[in-house]
Amino acid sequence: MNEITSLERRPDGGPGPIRRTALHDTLVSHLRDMIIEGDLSPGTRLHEGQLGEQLGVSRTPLREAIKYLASEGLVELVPSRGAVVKRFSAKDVHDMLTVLQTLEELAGKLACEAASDAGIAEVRALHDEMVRRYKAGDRLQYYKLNQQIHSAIVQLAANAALADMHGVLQTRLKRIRFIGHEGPEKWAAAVAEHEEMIAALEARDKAKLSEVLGRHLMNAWERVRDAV
Amino acid sequence: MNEITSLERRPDGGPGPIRRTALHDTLVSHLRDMIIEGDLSPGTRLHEGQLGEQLGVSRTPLREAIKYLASEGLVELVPSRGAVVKRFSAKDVHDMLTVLQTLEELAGKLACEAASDAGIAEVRALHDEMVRRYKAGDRLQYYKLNQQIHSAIVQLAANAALADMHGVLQTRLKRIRFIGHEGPEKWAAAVAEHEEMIAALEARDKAKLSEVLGRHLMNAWERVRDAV
DNA sequence: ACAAAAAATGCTGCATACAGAATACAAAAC
DNA sequence: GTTTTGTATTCTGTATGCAGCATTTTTTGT
Repeated sequence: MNEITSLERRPDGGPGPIRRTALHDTLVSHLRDMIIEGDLSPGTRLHEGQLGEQLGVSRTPLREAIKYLASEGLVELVPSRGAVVKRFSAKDVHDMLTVLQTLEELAGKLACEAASDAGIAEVRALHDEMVRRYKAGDRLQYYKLNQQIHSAIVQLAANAALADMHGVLQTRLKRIRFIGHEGPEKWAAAVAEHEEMIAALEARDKAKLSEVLGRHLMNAWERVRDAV
Repeated sequence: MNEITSLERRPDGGPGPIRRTALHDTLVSHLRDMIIEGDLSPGTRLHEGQLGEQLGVSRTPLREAIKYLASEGLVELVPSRGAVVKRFSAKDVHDMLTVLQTLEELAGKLACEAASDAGIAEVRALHDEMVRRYKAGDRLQYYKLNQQIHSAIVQLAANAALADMHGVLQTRLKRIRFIGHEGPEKWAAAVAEHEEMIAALEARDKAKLSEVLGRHLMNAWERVRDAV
């Protein structure tokens, strides 16, 4: 099952305009997932002919999707030689985490100012669910909820540009963090940090939330530095 | 003269491989400039047929360039209805400046740590040249050098991800800042801030440089807030 | 047998062609 | 006069074809 169809996702059957997704759009998501999940590993060349045939799509929308991903920084365009999946060095990852840290600190500050109580409650709900997954040892769901929480806090900051930049970096790092399988004690520490985060958010304690978010990401680096 | 050729820019005539730029790449730069300089104003639809004919290019590379710019956030893709130049609200601009401020503060810190003396000297040279243009009343060159200085400081930070994010936001804002024609006294204040920046950089005073860069951008907002 | 040149293959880059959707316009009905 | 419906045109979305560059294989000369 590797065929692509633009009708794949049907939104809720309720009224309102039905989504008409274009093929190149669908391809962007699909290729992004393939890169993140390692189906396309760093350094892999994206053969237009072969890849297109594999996905059941012609070269035109495929090329458009690749250009989009190039601007996102997931692939690299080599003139006259096509596109390859970008490879990140340890320094690259460290650089990204440094920026991400700064952005999340900002997000924490803004979120404390701008978030609605309902919004904070939603983050709390995500957190509780994540803790449940943690206790159940469900690593995949834990990671996904983890990402969602960070994204949710950024959303609470109500700053579109911040959300954009954060999203780009988070996407680039997903491939890496997926690999970061820390041991049980580090994992427990990460969960504890999350608990602190939520508490600070609920107290709307800017300084504290900022500090915890920053510390959390520096620790993330400690956890993955060898894996890169 | 609106024709596009991929041979338009010939790098320094010295030996070495001659640049073979792809048409879609050239188009990205060209369209970006057109948007920044207002040839394509916000809300304008990018008609593929018309625009392609005007530039002497077929639709295929044009579409690829548009997808790239969409990922950069300069244009918006409306399914089945093409692309339009993105329109920024006052809040959007404020949001971008907020993030840009945070990024430049970070850049200042990192630059003080990582920059070489030669690198700092280059920024000083740019600054002196900018002051010269200021005194000559050459607004356009002043603006260009201004941007270059900010970019140069970010470069000194030696953080690729930071440079990426900063570049995206700076590009998005270029269109706005181009409009921001402040009065003589504000202009003088901006130049004075720049002088402070360079001094702090030469002293490698992290805290000071960060502070000035942050203040500088907040003032930039004061200068353009009415123009948006 | 080895190296250099030449041919051949495969892939990218661009243009064009075709199908389907959206919009604009016009005619008809209320 | 206003609204609605059918039709025509225009533009987007996708596929395909062709030319040029890169790379690999073969051939030729020493």
